Amino acid sequence: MPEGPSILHLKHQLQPFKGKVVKHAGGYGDMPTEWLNGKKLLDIKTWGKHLLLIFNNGTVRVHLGLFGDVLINERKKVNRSFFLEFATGEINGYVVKAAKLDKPLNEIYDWRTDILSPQFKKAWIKTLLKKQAAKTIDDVLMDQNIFTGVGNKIRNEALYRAAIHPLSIVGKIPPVKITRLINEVVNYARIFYQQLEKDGVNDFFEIYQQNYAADGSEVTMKVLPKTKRKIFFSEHRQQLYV
DNA sequence: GTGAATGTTAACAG
DNA sequence: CCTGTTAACATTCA
Repeated sequence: MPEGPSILHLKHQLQPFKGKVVKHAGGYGDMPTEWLNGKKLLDIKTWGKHLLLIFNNGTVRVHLGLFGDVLINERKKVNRSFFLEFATGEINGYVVKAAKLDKPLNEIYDWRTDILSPQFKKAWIKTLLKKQAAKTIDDVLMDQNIFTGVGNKIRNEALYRAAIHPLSIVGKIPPVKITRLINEVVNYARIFYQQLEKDGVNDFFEIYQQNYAADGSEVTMKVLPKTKRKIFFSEHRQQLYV
């Protein structure tokens, strides 16, 4: 379920619980949950793929990983890894990882890198990219401290739309194309989010898991050696900078 | 039954 | 100690 837009969508769906008091918190996860009982959910924020549930005595960071799911007022047969039950309604996390954060959020998170935050700052990303000149762009796009919220779908779609080959070396890509890439990342993340809000699904791909790209060119699929993740690209359209 | 999938991190090897 | 690779995750879908 999770890439940045999915988490933002989840935050939107959880709005009815804002200001409500937790009757009972629990789950089989490592995090203790007693400190949540009787507490009011003050606010809900996101930082990329992190869902942040804010209370006056701490914040719960929920991460969905690859298999995680959060259901609202619904349950599955399997046990919940983390849940919050309210007087009316409940939030049920399956295979999610919850952790308690005690420090002020501004000391932990920098929203300038969050591709879906109003505080997202293109110029700051360009500054960060200078230190990544020797790496390949596909790796850097998945770095959550630089492109916070980008997942494999957004990575593939943004590279295709910006016409950059995924194995290009960051330092060799012309600045104009880097700018275009950052724009496409944000642009596709918004498409992703709007589709979720409208239909509840995200299936609008120009290249990801396609045989032919939107422009009709043939798609090449490659499994990355380190991460074992799949990248999809068009040799015809995407320029390789090495 | 099998394989693959939107992710991260602990554990391990070298 | 640093760096890279693997396994694991109370899953789910085709």
